[in-house]
Amino acid sequence: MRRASDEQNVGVAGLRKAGYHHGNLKEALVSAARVLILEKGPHGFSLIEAARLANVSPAAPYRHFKDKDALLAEVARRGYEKFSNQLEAAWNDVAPDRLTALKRLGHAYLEFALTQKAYYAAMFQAGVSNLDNPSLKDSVDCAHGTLSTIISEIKAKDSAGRSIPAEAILFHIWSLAHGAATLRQAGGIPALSQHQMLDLGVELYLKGLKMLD
Amino acid sequence: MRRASDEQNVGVAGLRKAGYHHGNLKEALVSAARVLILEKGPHGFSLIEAARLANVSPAAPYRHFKDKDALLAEVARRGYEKFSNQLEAAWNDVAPDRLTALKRLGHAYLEFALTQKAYYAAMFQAGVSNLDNPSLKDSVDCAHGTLSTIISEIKAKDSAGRSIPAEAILFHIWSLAHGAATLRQAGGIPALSQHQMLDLGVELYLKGLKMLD
DNA sequence: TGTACATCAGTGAACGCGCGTTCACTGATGTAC
DNA sequence: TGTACATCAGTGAACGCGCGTTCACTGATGTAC
Repeated sequence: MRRASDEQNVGVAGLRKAGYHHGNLKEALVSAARVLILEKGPHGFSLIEAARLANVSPAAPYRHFKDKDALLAEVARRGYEKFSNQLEAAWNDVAPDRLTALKRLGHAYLEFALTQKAYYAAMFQAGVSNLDNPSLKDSVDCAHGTLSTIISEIKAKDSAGRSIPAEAILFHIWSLAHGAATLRQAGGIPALSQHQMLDLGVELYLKGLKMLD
Repeated sequence: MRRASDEQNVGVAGLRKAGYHHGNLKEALVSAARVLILEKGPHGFSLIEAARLANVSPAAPYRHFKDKDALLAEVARRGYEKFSNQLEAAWNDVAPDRLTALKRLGHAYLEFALTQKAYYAAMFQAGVSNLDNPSLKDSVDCAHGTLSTIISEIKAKDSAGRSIPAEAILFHIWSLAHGAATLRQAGGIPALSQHQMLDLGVELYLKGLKMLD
C-alpha cells in the first residue's frame, strides 16, 4: 500500500526496535504521530495507534510524553520551528527588493503547507487548547518573532499615498497563500496550479501597493 | 452559563418535548448539533450528546438520520443552502458596478463565517468524506452553481492588458475573506477589525485589476 | 362520532469497541567502587 | 576489569469511559370503515 506519507518526507525515523529498549522512541513517536495526523487529521490520531506504529506497548509513550496532547504539542512545536526557519530563509534570501521578498515569502508559506501537511495540520487545525503547553508557546512566539522582524522592514503606501500597516500586508499575503494551499483539497480550478494561483493573487495585490525600499 | 451559541442564533428550535413523541425531533437534533459543533468542532460532537440536548434517548436520532455522519451532513447541507443564498443576494444587490459587487461578495462571505460558525465549520472543517452523501452533494453543487453564475459575469484584465481568469479573482477574494475570518481566533492585529482587514486587502487587490463592466 | 388497527416515533437496556491512562512489574543500561 | 546496585525505559494487563449502533418493546397518532 502506498501511503500519503511517502510524498511528505514523513520517514520512519527511529521506528526500528532492537531489543527490550527502543533506543529512539521519542523520535519514533513523533514520526508516527506525523504519519497518523497526515492520514486522519490532528483529532483522528490516537496515542495507542502511534505506539503500535512504533512497535511498542500502549504504556510506553508515557515515559516520554505526559499525555496525548503533549505529543501533539511536540509535533506542533517542531512544525513552528521548521516553519519559522523556512520563512526567515525565504525572506533573507538574496532578493533585489522587498517586493520580491514578499512574493518569495508567500511561496515559502505555500511550500511548507504542501510538503509538511502533518506539521501544518498540527499547527493550524489542532485547536487552540495546546497553547497551554509552555514549550509550544515558546515556538509560537519564536515564529511570531520572525514575522515581526519581517514586518518591521516593510514600508508601504497605497496609490493615494496612505501608508498601509505592515501587519496587514503580511496578513493578506498569508491569506492568499493559505487559500492557495487549500485549493487542491477542496477541488479547485484545473487551469492554474496552486503556486500559479498564489503568484497571480500576490502580483495583483502588490500592484495596489507602492513599496518603499 | 453563557454559551457561545447565544451569539450565533443557534436557537433551541424544537428542543421542547411534550409527551412520548417529540414532534419536532429532526429540527431539534440539527439545532443541537449546531450548538455542539460550535462548542467542540465538527469532530468533537457526538450523536448521543445531541440526543441528550434534545431530551431524547440515544436511539431516537436513528428514526431521522441513518447515522452520525448523516446528521453532520444535514447540517452542512443547510449551511451550503444558506451560504449560497446569502452570496447570491450580496452579488445581486443593487450595485453600481461589478467591482463593488465583488467587495460585497467578500463581506458577505466573511459575515457568514462569523455569524454562522457552526455551519461554516460543518461545511469546511468536517473533512471531505461527507461528499458521499448525495443530498449534500446537491447543495454543494448548488452553491457552486451560484458561484459559476457570478464568475461568468466577471471580465477583467490586469494593467498590462492580460485577461485574468474570473475563477482566480473569485478565489483570491475568497482567500482574503477566509483569512479575515480566521484572524480573530488566531490572535490577530488589534488595530484592524476583520471587516477592515478584508476591505483593505480587497481594495489593494482590485487596484491591480481593470474591471470591464 | 366510534372503533380497530397499522404505522410511526419514541424507550431503555445492551453490545462491542477503541481509547487514555495507571499500575506493578521487569529487563537493560550506566555508574561507583 | 568485575561486581553491586540505582535508574531508566520498556511490558502487559487492567480500569473506567463515552461512543455508535441495534434490538425488542411501547405509547401515540392517523386512517378506514
